[in-house]
Amino acid sequence: MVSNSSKYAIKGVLFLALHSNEENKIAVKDISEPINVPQAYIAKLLQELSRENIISSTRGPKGGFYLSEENKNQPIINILKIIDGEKRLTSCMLSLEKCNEDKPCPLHKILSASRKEILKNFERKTINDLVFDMKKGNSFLPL
Amino acid sequence: MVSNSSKYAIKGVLFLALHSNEENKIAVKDISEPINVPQAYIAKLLQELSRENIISSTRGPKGGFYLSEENKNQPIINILKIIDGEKRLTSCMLSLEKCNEDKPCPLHKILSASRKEILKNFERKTINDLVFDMKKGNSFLPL
DNA sequence: TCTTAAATATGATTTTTATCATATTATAAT
DNA sequence: ATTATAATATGATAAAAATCATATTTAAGA
Repeated sequence: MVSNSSKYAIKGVLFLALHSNEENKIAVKDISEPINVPQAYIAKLLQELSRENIISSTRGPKGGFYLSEENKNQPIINILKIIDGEKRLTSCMLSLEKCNEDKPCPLHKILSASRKEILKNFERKTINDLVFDMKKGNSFLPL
Repeated sequence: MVSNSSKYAIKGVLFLALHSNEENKIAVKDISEPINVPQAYIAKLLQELSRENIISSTRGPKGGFYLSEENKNQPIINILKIIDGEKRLTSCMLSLEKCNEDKPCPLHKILSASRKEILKNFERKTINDLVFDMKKGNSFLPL
């Protein structure tokens, strides 16, 4: 449902959301360790997100990755859409092409309500929402 | 969350649940096509399930795989546990080792209710439950 | 304008997952 | 007993995902 890469990407973005801004960019080498993701790997993911304007970056000295206010007000799902693609999130639990509301597979009914709920949350929760949670001490980003 | 292999396994088991019983076993070669899974692949999966007594089998002429009544009364989760292992189903959405109810990761709260719901359904819905659904025409197993 | 520090682009390697192939073993029917 | 047909065990290959490496480009600061 959510790939490793997406998980890493979310960790990276949340780290940036907490510690960066327009005036305080962060280089890859300073991100990978605290979020416990190999440097070259998170680099690739952040580059991809940057290319798609999910996050911001500038190169050269004093450069790095950061999140603009606009970036922070995006829903989490934007990250997943870029890294995993739309399909992965919404496809049938049995991967049946023909499965849909009208002709549901046997697992569809059991799972669709919960899956919709998850989707809805990814769609409406913004990066900022999660940051608030963490700042209030309601959630944590260890390792 | 659920691997391809598990999806295939579920399809195979549901097919057996619909079309087999003690007196009417089904050979791998007659399963793979209707469920649209490569023969050698579904063979391996069914062998694994059989070894763990999730499904039944006998070899030799007139042999094949089938589901005993006992087999049919198992919850779906038994299949997932064997093929994917317990961890895959329950591990944190960000794969943080340290994430738990007391110290939840930022996604934990958003998702845990839905994930618990999914788990619960896998735990209580039996193979027979799904078969009933299909027989009543409420769900379908195409491809 | 030169140097340095950063992202970017690209592609190679490794690991995991998915897929395929086959020799062996068991069992029913002749 | 012999034969044919099925699962079983085992391992090989292929594809995809994860990970690593590096040459190129951009921008800041001296």
